[in-house]
Amino acid sequence: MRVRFAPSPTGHLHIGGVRTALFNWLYARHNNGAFVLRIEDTDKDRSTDEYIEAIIEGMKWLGLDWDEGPFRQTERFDIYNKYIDKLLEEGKAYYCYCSPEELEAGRKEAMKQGRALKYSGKCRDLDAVQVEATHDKKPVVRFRMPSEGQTVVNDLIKGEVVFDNAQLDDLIIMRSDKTPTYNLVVVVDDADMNITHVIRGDDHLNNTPKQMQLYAAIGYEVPKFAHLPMILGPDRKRLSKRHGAMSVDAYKDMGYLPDALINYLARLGWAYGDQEIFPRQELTEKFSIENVGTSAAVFNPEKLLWLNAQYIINTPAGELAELVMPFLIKEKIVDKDQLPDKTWLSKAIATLKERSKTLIELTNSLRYYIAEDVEYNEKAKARFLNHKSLPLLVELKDSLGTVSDFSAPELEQVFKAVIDKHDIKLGKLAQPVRVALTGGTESPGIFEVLEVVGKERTLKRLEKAIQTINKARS
RNA sequence: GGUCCCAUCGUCUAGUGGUCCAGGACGUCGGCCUCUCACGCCGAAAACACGGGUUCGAGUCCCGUUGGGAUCACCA
Repeated sequence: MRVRFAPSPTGHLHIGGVRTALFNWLYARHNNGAFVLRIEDTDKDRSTDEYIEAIIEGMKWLGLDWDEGPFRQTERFDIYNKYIDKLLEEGKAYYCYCSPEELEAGRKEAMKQGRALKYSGKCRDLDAVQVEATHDKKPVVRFRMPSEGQTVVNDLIKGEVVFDNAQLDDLIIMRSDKTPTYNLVVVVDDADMNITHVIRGDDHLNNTPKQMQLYAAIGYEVPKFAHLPMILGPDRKRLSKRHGAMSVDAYKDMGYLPDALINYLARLGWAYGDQEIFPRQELTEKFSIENVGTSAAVFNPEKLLWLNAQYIINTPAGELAELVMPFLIKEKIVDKDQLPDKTWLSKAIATLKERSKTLIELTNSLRYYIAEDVEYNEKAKARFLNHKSLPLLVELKDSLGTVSDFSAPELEQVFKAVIDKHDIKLGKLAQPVRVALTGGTESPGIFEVLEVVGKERTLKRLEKAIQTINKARS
């Protein structure tokens, strides 16, 4: 079997498009079929090379690899023209000389009268004399749709959907500038590329009977169709730019992992019992069209965030070190020419994994591990760096100065000695130290923090905290 | 407005006529763990849109109502 993803490069790759691409990809991988990438760029006014590049980059980042393409429809015009000529010759299509203004007026009138917004059929059967009278106009080509009977779509997801042919419009297959339109090229390409299963959003369901008539006119076998339910925004309207950052790039920049996004999108409209987390391998193994739901789904950012956190927890620290590097550089936490030691960075990340929901959060926490110095959060400083903690900090610093094995278990002993002596709880000591080391009141376990920061910088930061307190008192 | 699609907790969903006083997950609330924050664990509130059928029996099948969505371009 062969499937395809056919985006039009009129915008960035967005969440809805990714979901369509994903289901095609999963179907292909599950069935050992071919996944074709085709760029539908026949709208010259709105398509750009930048968007084509963005779509390709997005697909690569997501790991949705394709077997053929990317094909561009603008490079295949001669093929489409051949079919347009053939349809004209056989009388299955005709030239239409109506002006856009005229058509618009007809539509308004139809809307007013409560009829379907259909072409009047004015140019359907012009005779030679009438055509002669319009010689100075640039015509479009319309497809002659049957006006009687029914067209039945046997959809893999929606089931049997019946359309009265009288409802179908004589659609334009060639513009007045002689370029072909979507409804023709999609049919010609899917046929020419031997696509066996057309999996796409259900916003295309109404187009399907028209396209089936085109298949019949051209003489091709129709593929199987599967129309995926839409993804909606929180307002239950079709997902769009109005709903904020919805491009794949945006999620990449916000520190989401591709696998988390893939997992989330797969579960939107598809389920496998009670399972929530699907490693990619399992996804391709378990995916099936039969388990795709029929109703539209609201996009839920909170659940995606939770999934991303799960994926970060389950990703080895060494891999996260690679993934977080671009963020560290972008935030100027590290210098591109002076990268931190991989082993050390992995150790730092290991302490932070389970409290970072995104790579951005991880990046920000890493700041206090990597930087030479920390800045205090004002509230934290006021609460914990004061006369009460001063003697404790001084004593701890002195004790730590003599420790040779600066490891968490050893450090715990040092802390224990101090709190035992003063008969206080660990928190009384740990929080001031935490502020001194990280600048804030939230961090991994304090012994781990000390170990990662290392003896030299730990002592330096404790000294700075002590001086800060003394300065405030004088 | 015409046509088409859809309808289980706030959200994603399980459920394919009896095992459902409806299960899981996110979120919310409460608790445990605890050096903070998380993670983790335990618990709670929370749904079969409505009305008719069919059937011994309906969340599950049929019809209608209501509600939502999509589409009707010389866009794709």
